[in-house]
Amino acid sequence: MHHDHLSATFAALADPTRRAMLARLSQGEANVSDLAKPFLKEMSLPAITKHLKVLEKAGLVTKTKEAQWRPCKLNGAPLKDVSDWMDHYRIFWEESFDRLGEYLKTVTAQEKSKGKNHGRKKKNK
Amino acid sequence: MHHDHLSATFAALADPTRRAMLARLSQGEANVSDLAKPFLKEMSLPAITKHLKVLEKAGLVTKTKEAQWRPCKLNGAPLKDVSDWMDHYRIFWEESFDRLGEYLKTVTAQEKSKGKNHGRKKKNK
DNA sequence: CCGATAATTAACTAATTGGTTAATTAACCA
DNA sequence: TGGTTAATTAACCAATTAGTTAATTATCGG
Repeated sequence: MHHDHLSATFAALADPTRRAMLARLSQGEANVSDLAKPFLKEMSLPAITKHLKVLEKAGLVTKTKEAQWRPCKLNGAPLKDVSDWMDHYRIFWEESFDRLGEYLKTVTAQEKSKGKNHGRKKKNK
Repeated sequence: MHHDHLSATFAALADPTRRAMLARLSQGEANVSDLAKPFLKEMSLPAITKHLKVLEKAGLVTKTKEAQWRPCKLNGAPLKDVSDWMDHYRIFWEESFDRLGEYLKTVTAQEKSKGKNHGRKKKNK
């Protein structure tokens, strides 16, 4: 399976059911059956248990024990890692395309000055 | 497979090889073999082609055509959607836990006033 | 045209994912 | 004790993923 935490987190988020469960948990604690309720027309309870397990393994949800219930709560910590990863790419959608072009020109210039010349960007047209 | 764009994006990001390819592309355009180079000890070129296809389908990479080369460039647009999704959860890692506790108390209060009482948070101990 | 380079496609495989139904565990309550 | 509720586990299945090797396509350059 995934070996790094970030991959596990992204994978956990790559499912609309799981994201909806997180959305529900962002409103406060909920039991497994509470989390399942909106989906029981589309899928079974064990399916929800499995989704929940994915979220738990990614560290996004913490499940505790109260009698026969399992109150779940959202843990945002792994999302901090995602956010930090995203920060490196923010310039690729936030900045104006002009400034992005400038930025790219400077880094590719550095690249060339390090002597790397494969890829052969000659643009002979 | 995935039906929504956000899931496809998260899934594309849930692999360290693909994230490394994006990191490389954040430095500027690169051909397929440029992107492959760091990984050719661990995997074959067709494997890279496949990873690239996942990134393309998620809209994160745009591949063009220049002679026998395929210059690829990073497209950050889908990451904007990820960032917007993340914004709803920022409070769960950014704020102090005290204020998070406050926030949670208010939303669960709203929840209760809407008459929802399943989950039975009685805390009889 | 030929040979080399760049990349993709085809065909196959093993492991993982996302779901199912049926059975099981565990706690409460009357 | 027995019934009910909450949730998990087991066993299974189909589809997807992530990789492989071998063959193919396409373009350049002499």
